[in-house]
Amino acid sequence: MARPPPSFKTLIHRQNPPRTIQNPNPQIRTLGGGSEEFVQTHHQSKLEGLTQIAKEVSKVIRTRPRWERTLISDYPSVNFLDPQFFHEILKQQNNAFLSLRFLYWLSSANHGFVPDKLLCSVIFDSLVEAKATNAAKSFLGFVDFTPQPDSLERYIRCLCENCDNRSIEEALSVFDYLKEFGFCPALETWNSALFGSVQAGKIDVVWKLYGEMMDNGIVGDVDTVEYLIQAFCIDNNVSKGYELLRQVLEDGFVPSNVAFNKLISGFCKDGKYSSVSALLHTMIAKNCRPDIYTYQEIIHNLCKRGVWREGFRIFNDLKDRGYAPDRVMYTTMIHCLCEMKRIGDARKLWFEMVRKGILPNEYTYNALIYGLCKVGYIEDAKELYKEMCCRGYKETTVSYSTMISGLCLHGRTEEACELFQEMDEKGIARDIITYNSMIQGLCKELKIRESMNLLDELLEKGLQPSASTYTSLIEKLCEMEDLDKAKILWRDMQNRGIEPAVCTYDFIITGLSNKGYVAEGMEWLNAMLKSGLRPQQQTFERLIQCLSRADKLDEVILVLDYMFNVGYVLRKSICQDVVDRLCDKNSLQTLHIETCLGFIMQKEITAPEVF
DNA sequence: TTAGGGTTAG
Repeated sequence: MARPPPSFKTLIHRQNPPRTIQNPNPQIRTLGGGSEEFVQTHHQSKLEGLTQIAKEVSKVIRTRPRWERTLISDYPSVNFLDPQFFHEILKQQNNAFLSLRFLYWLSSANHGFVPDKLLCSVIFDSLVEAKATNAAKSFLGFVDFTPQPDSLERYIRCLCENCDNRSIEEALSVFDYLKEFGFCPALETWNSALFGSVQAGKIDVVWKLYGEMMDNGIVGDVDTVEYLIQAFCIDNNVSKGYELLRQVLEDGFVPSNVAFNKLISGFCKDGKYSSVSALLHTMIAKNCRPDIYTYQEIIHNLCKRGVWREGFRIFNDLKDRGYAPDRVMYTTMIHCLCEMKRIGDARKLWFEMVRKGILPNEYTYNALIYGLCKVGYIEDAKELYKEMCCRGYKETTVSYSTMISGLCLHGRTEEACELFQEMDEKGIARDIITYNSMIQGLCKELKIRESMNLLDELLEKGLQPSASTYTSLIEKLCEMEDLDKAKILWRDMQNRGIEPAVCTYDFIITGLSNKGYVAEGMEWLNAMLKSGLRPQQQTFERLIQCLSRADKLDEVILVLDYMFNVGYVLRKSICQDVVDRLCDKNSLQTLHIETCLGFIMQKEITAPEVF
């Protein structure tokens, strides 16, 4: 994997060096030449005639839907295969798509037109200018033509603006093609490739590209720095990004708010609020006023970490200071209040937003629907869902999953099942969250077979299960003492490389204990502790109870020891149970019992009060 | 209206 560059000391120069690497590929260098010569060999009068007909034909192509069927019979005297005529059409049309359609028609088997390189070049450039990258790509596949490096650079930049993975892949492959032929793209193109890679989350590619930039003697600018800072943040290396920021600030360059906001967001995620504060001060000192995006990052992250009061305080404070929260900001705050079950406050914000003329969108609707479901106002949630649909917002995987999980949470599993079916009928994709919510709901009602069917179904569909997919299934199987099936699921999870939720161990240990398989329970407990996981107190207690009932006193002492080491204290009821059990034994074991009791008493005194 | 931000389980 490519590593981030070790130093940025010489990253920015005011003036970029000239592009010294020349294209050694004669094929690329000669493309597109000869147009002047071409034009000069024809008479002016012929040109005027062609122009007139091209005007008419262009109009036909523009306005008549099925012009392909009649064009030749309508203009029997026109030689459509004359390249010069096509050039005239291009001039008249000034529409890349129509020209391309005309070219495809002319080139089809019946007509057999072969466009010259100049024509290809004009069409390709106009497609790129119209940002029609898909058409440009299909055009390249259709003709035997390689655009000039400058055209390819524009194509790369256009592809990188698209921000989707396929475009970025294509851009990078064209980029590699240029480099292969020794052509060194301009800084603007390097930057757009960096931008595209950042957008696509391809951080390896960012470092690779940056390494190549340095190798080629290309010196970045403030945009380059911005993309590198973003790359560091995505790589969870926020402090390295901050270091880079400080370096360029020292050199007198100030990146845009985007870079600052990414760093702030990264520090918020890490809970490093002193760095957030320092960054806010730096922004103000550098005349970059923290904007709505800056505060939205802060509020969003505070709420995610459960510090909703502080988030709400900042939100209200911003309004007092004259910031106008927008729809996203309102949605973030409403969602956060919903998460905290502050449904009254969330509703107030909703109406405040509407009063200000900001219309809720699908995100806002889903956030409040989620909140209403969470507190059990299912009817209100349904009502709002209807309103959302009436307003023209489409039902989505998220909207359905929100309702399904809300219904399941409040025991209305049948209604959830109906919605689950409806999704299929309406062609709305179910994702792993939809399945997990439904599986949880069904498990709660002990409908294990239905849940297992859903697990099979999601696997068949090629969805990647998560730990939650298995958690409730294993929990219920253990509760129902079907330990064999629970263990099969456990192994299945492990084979798929899914890290089980910690509580899954607890369920299995408790299940084994309840079934009297205490030795195996001990094995699982040991495995759990060895992995540094913390069992729940009830897990220890249940195992201790079952061990003591099975007269396994040594193991009781061992588990008690583990439990105290983890930091739990022995509750009275369990203590009583164990002591009763010990005192029940015959006199031969008196000495041993005394030792045990002594051990318990001693630990009881020294164990920490609260954990 | 430069970019950059928001919704579903556990």
